[in-house]
Amino acid sequence: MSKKIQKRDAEVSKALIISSAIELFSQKGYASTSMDELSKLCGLNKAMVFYYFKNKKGLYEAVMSQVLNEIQKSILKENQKHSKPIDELESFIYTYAKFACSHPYLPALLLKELSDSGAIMPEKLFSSMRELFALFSDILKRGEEKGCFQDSIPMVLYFMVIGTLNLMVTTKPLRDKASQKDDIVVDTCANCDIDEIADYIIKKIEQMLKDNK
Amino acid sequence: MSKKIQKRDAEVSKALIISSAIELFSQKGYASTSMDELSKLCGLNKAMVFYYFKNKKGLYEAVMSQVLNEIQKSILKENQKHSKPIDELESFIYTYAKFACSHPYLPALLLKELSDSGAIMPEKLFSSMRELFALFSDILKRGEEKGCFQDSIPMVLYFMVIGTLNLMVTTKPLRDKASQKDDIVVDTCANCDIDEIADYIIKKIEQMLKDNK
DNA sequence: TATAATCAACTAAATAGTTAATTAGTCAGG
DNA sequence: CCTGACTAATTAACTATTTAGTTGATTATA
Repeated sequence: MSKKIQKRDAEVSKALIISSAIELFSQKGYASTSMDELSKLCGLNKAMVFYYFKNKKGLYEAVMSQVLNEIQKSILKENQKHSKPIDELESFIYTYAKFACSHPYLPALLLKELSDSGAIMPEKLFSSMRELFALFSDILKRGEEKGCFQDSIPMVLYFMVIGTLNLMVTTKPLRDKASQKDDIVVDTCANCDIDEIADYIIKKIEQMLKDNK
Repeated sequence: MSKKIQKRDAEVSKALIISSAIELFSQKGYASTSMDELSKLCGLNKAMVFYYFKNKKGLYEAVMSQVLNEIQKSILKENQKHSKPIDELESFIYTYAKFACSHPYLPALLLKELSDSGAIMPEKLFSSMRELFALFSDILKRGEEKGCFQDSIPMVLYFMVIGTLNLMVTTKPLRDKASQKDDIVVDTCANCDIDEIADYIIKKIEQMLKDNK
């Protein structure tokens, strides 16, 4: 019953702005997103954006912080259900894959951010990213101590996992388009679903971590 | 001696514009690169850019086509020195790694392009990218036929290789910064050089392609 | 009635692209 | 070896549009 069909509500307005901003920033990037277009999309006056988020950069920070928090929470929650490093690793990869697929703005935003070395990266976002990597890194380290993983360079493996997943998501339209061409014949996995891909990555990462004798 | 200290030369001017454009596009992205800034950087009048490249998009196409051609030529040239799939695969990864490291604009431009699903991707660039992947894919296929590779999904493996290498290059400054922090302790490979990384990736990719029994 | 939320209308700067004039190089004919 | 005409390269100054951000008034609500 509460909240008689939303009239004036700061929280609702803020959320509206953020969700529209997620859409635009992830599709067009930071620079190509105009505050006029954003205000039209969310149906509020442009001044509201500056009223709540001070300026464009402030809005971007709010967007990134929300998006990173979402994925971090998802992964941490799933992680707590497991205790063996190998299960944790699988859970990490699988959860990230699922999330990235159902929230495709995440890979788009992350890759954009990483491709210009955090030119506009706010400190908070930087911390979140390090925390996420720290968890991954820790899983591998504990696995090595227990003897179930060998020869890991966490940073490289991390990029193998999230780099690949992010690219598989963001390039979906391109891969579809490529599969329809017949001048160069390649299998671009246009019909693979995310579960297959995640399973394959999990299998291969585990194979990499086995003793290579 | 020739060319008495370069005065009026279309080719020189075009090259000047392109190399400045590579710098700006790769650092700031397409949208954030202004033609005024570009003209200042290359020391030519802004109208020259439009005289030679018609418009901003035309310049971008010229830039991307040159960059993609460079890497393609490098890889093809090295590829021809080998005949066994395993050597070809190593050569592909190693050459890409070396090139990406010495021409860091390539990873930046590529990741930006892939992160928005080719929103501004010209047809020619799309072809080049498919050709490069086709070579990689073909190496794996021939390897499988000969029995030296097993269980490959070329698209995923391709992104594992170039995704990881591109990210290792573009995130260098971020990884350096992270390694100086001590609130969250992680090894970000801040001191790894590209050869180590390439060797590790080669080793791991080969391990993945071994029979998993 | 006080305050928080909303808006229309504005500003100043930056932007991609244009135009018309001006150079500099080339090359044929004297 | 000039000269002048032709062309290609270059320029300054301009336009029209878009941009982030502001302001001061106006609502709604508690």
